[in-house]
Amino acid sequence: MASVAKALGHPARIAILEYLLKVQSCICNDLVIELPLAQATISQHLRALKNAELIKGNIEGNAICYCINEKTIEELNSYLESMKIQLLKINCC
Amino acid sequence: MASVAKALGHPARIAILEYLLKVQSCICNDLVIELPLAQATISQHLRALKNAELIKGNIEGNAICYCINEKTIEELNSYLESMKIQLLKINCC
DNA sequence: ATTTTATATCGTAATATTGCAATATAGCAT
DNA sequence: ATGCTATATTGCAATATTACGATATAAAAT
Repeated sequence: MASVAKALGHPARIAILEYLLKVQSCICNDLVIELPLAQATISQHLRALKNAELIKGNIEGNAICYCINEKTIEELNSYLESMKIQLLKINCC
Repeated sequence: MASVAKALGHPARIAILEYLLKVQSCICNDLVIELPLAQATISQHLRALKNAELIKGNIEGNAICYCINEKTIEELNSYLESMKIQLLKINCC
C-alpha cells in the first residue's frame, strides 16, 4: 500500500496519470511535449509508475502505449473505502 | 493530491494510520511501544501526517490525542473514485 | 520544588529521490 | 545501410527523506 502511495506522491507522476486520463489513450512521447521535464526524467517517472503497477505499457511499433492499470486504482480505492467505513465507528476528537 | 499521497507513501505512516483505526482513538505514546521505531522518528512521521492533514492532534493534558482526519481520507477516496469512473470510458491497451 | 511522562525539536549520518545531459537501443522510413 | 523517432539507461550533482541520540518543553504526579 505504502509503495503505491509513494509512487503517486509526486506531482509529475500525478500529472502523467491525469494526462493519461485526459487523452484516454497514450503514446508517451506526447508527455515530453506536455510536461516541462526532460525526456530522461519522464522515462524515470514512468518506470516508477510501472513498478508500482499504476500503469502498464504495451509496445506498439517503435512507440509504447502506456495506460493506467485500473486494477491498482481499484485496490487503492477500496483500501480507502474500507478505511472510511471503519472511521464511521470511531467517535473521538 | 501528490502531497497527501506522498505522506501515505511510507510503511511506518501506513502503520500509524492503521493503528489509529484499530484502537479507534489514540494517545500516541502507544505508538512508541507498538512500532519498532524511536520516539523521535515516530514524532517526525506524525508531523508528516499532520502536515498532509491526514491526522489531527488534540492536546489532552500532557498527552496528545491524534486522530485520523476523515475529511482528507474522503477527498482522497473521491479523487480515486472519479478516476475510476473516467477509466470506464477508456478502451485501449 | 522535583521528578516523571509525553511529546517535539535539533543535529547529523546514511540513504533515497530527483532532474538532466549524454549515450544506448530498437524499430521505422528512406 | 543510414538516418530518424521513441524510449531506456547510465552517471552524476543537488536535494530530500529517514532514523536516531541528545536535548528541550510542558503538564502531571509526588
